[in-house]
Amino acid sequence: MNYNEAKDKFISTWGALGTLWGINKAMAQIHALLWISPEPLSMEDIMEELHISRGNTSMNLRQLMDWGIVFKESKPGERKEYFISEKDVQELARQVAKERSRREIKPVIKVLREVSGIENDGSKKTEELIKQTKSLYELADSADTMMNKIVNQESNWITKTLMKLIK
Amino acid sequence: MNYNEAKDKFISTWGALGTLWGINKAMAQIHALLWISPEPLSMEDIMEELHISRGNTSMNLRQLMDWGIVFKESKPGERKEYFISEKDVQELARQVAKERSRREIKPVIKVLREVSGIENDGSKKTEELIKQTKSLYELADSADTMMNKIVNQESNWITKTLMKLIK
DNA sequence: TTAAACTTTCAAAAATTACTGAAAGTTTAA
DNA sequence: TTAAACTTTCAGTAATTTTTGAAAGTTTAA
Repeated sequence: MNYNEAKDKFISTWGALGTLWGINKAMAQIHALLWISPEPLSMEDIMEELHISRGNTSMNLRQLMDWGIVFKESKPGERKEYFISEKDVQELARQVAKERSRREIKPVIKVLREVSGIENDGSKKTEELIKQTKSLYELADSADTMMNKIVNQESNWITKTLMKLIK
Repeated sequence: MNYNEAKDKFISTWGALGTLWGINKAMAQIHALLWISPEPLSMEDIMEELHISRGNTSMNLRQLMDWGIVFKESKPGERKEYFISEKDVQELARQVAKERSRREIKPVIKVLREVSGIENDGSKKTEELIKQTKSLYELADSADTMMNKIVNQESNWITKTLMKLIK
């Protein structure tokens, strides 16, 4: 496997994984491209490499910046804007954990708390609803708390912790 | 919030969360419905409750069974088949972790190993590709190893471990 | 100011994914 | 066997999501 084959394989695999986890393909592929690029890339560079339109590129770069894993960089004396990705894998994981928690997990936890907190009228179905949503609430809440730990610790906490668990 | 409001809120929230994480809405909603149902439900029951077609119900029940989180149950003397969900939240988490690892993470890890293992020709871009895919490989591999630990431990290991980490 | 160089927005089109419903398939009781 | 009761499959349709491309917007240098 030569450089180009490896690059294409990485980009398309990352895109496919993104899709499976609810992240759109172009966004994941732009991230993959920037992740392995030693130099900042312009919008043109990205459009050309991935064969996607200007609009698509612009929108997905915005999203990646909203997620806090891609940044703008302007080269002195140049009008054009360049983009670089967060390069530290730990920081990437922190950032993704932080955003998914904030956008997706926290709102669900809120609903689970509300739902599991309804008045128990003693009927079988109400009891089951309360019991089952409560157990989900407890799992989601501890998982989320762990995610926040990750987010707020120093950058290599994840690896250290995973290592501890694995041993 | 009364029982019906709570039930509907839980089902639609669970469906929306599924969508965000790459799981189709009907599948997530069927799971939610069975999760809080004290009795096994027939296909008719599910169709009626969620307003979805027979075909859709059948296909998504099959997927839930493939994931190992929903089971068939036949009542003695009845022709109809009934469905129940795994009720233990720990077992649910184990099963989901196991399946996502097997279907999605393991194949990606394989690609990351291949890609990061290409010959280093000394060029800047090749060095960056190798460095960055290797760091992703290491993260994914320890995360996956942890997932397997979860899968292979006794059922309440997750909570215990999360608790340990949180303190 | 102006205009060139660039980015963003968004309505329309394309692509993908999910859903339906009827036909085919299966199982079971008699 | 047969036929009723049920489930699965799948081609066609619908809904959703993604992508395009051109117009509008912004920034900067002169």
